[in-house]
Amino acid sequence: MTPTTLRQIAETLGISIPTVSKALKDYPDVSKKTKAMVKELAKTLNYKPNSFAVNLRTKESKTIGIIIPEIVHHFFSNVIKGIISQAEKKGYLVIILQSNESYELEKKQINLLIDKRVDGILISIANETADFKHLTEVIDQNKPLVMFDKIAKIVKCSKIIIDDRKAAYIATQHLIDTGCKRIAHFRGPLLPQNSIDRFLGYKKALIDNGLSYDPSLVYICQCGDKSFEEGKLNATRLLEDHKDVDGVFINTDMVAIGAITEFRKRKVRIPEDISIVGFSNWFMSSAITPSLTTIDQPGFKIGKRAFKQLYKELKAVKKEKIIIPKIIELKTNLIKRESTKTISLKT
Amino acid sequence: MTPTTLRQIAETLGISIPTVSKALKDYPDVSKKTKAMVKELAKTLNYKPNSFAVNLRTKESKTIGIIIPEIVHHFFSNVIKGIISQAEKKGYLVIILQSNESYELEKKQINLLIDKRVDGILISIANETADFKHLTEVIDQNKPLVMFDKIAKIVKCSKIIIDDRKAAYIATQHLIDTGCKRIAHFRGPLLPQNSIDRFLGYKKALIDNGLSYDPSLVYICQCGDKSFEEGKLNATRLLEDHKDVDGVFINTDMVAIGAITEFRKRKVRIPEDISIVGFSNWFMSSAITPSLTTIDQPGFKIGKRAFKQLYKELKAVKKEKIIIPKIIELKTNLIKRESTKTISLKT
DNA sequence: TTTATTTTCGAAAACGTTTTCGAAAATACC
DNA sequence: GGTATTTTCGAAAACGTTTTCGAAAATAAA
Repeated sequence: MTPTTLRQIAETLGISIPTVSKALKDYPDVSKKTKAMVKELAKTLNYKPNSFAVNLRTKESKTIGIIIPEIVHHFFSNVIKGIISQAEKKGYLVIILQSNESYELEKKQINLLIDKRVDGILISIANETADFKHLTEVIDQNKPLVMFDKIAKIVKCSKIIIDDRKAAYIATQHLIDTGCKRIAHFRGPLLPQNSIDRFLGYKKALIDNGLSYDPSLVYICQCGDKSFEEGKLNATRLLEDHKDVDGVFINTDMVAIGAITEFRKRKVRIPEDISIVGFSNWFMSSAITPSLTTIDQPGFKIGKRAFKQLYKELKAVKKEKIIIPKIIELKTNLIKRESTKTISLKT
Repeated sequence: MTPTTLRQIAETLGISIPTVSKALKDYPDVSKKTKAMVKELAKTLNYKPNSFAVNLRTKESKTIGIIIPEIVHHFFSNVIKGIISQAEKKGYLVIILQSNESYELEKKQINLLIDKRVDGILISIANETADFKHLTEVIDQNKPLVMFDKIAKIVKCSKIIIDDRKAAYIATQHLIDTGCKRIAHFRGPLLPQNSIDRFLGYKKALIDNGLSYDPSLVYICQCGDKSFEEGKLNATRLLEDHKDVDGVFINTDMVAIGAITEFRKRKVRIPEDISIVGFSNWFMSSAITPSLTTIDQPGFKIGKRAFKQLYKELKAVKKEKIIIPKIIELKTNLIKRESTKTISLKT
């Protein structure tokens, strides 16, 4: 009934526990005969090392923790998938926690993971989080911490990011290149770096192209579960406030899809009257009519790279080497679809 | 640098390790004075019990495992969210694995979790899984196992389910009640019980209402990442094969939304020409035009109940009581929206 | 056969906690 | 003051593994 232990194997075989342990792990100082003997019995008794004991002895759990703001989210669930897929290859299990965009919860969860003595932590921080002591403490304990997507620039750790500003710039430039003269922006919340950067990219593209930046053309959305509604609402407001707008760069695809829905309802033609570019390349973007031009944000790849980096650092710590934080920037792509005009060839 | 241990506290205070341990856990056989002393020092040294040692000693890890077929999935990510929310309240952490609908992977992952000695396992089985030895072995080891959504009736463990057959019956009945005479069905894959049950509910509703069941009206989809495309494809085929169909009951919202998109493109009016009922109540269902009548499948609640049941069983095992498997059936609701006609009041 | 070398093994310590149980110390009772 | 009771403590064992290191056994060299 109770799981087999080394002791049981040792006793039935009349040898010592260390020998059994070493036999199973192919130590060179065990004869082939005993190795064979031990391995066979281990197999028939279905021996599995007690991971609790192994953890205690080796001081590692082969487990990492992830904290993300929200699980029910296409981008984040893709990141998780990327992380898990990679972790599995290296024999790591993954504990997932969700901060609900709450700083307090995030702090509590960091402590939970530390208490559980996970080997490392991956985190995408909450919008609310402005104080980073809970994170620097992790680093000070020499426990690998890697941030992804929603990062804090000030924290000295590795980060997997995309260049939000550049991507936003490219998105806006595309609108300009396809003939838009007056471009609005539905931005995300004020705090997180992502939405700030996307906003800045938008602004810079305008200015670089000699278009004036008009703050009244910038609308804010929370980009939470009400994203779709926010898109509709902002679209409505935009039509009321600014009849002359002919392009919108939108912080998130889901908001963009809401906006498209509203525009179509109001008989605004896309892209003839208004062109739209989204952000994230949610799978519905290619499904709707018109399909949405957007920036592809590679969630799965971000997850994979995040784990890979963490893994490197786990190994470094094991060898008592110091960790050199690394900023890894993944490429994004502009995916041109039907919600923007095609560029006329310049002859 | 290294974490504080009981020994360190004991030595600096000149008392024994057990006393420190007991003081921190408020055992009655420790004087108030020493308790205060110990607790204070523990706090200043930021003592955190080494969970590896605790696990070894108590034989439990306060960790559970979940295996689901796919993480990037609105329903499942909601279930996960429900599980985690509940687990957190009871001090349990959650390890997540994804089987990719593969039986082999699922088996491997069950073993992984057992090897890690999680306290219990929650699982929604892969479509492929037809042999359940890996699951019964878990139960035989007296480790709590709770299945949800995609279950195996034959395995003797607790299950959190909805009545797919009944829900499908109600969905189909709604089509009939609103005037549909010839109703098609886009079903899911052949193996999983869910899609079988939904199909059976559909069929029974037809027969109970004196409508003939016509196998050629049943189309199969895989309901994977290509769901949207499958919906469009099946819609196209349906229009080609059967001009007289006036209602469709569809296995999954995402497929239904694909179908709606295709129907609209082909100027088929919904619900005037064809009424549609989906399944799952994905959040986009209320967003699209026309909004989709569907069956609400309460993912978050399923997750919560699944953990609650597992928790009960964890406690039972601890008290060496036997586990009595429980089948918990959660209610589903028909959510009437624009994709079906309103019922004319019968005078 | 003796000595030197290699092979094979196991005793012991360690990881950090929890719990039982007996003993010592302190207090209460007479 | 002596006995009985309560309070407070710590020794010891246990959880199951890993690793170091010295010793014994087997083999090789002389």
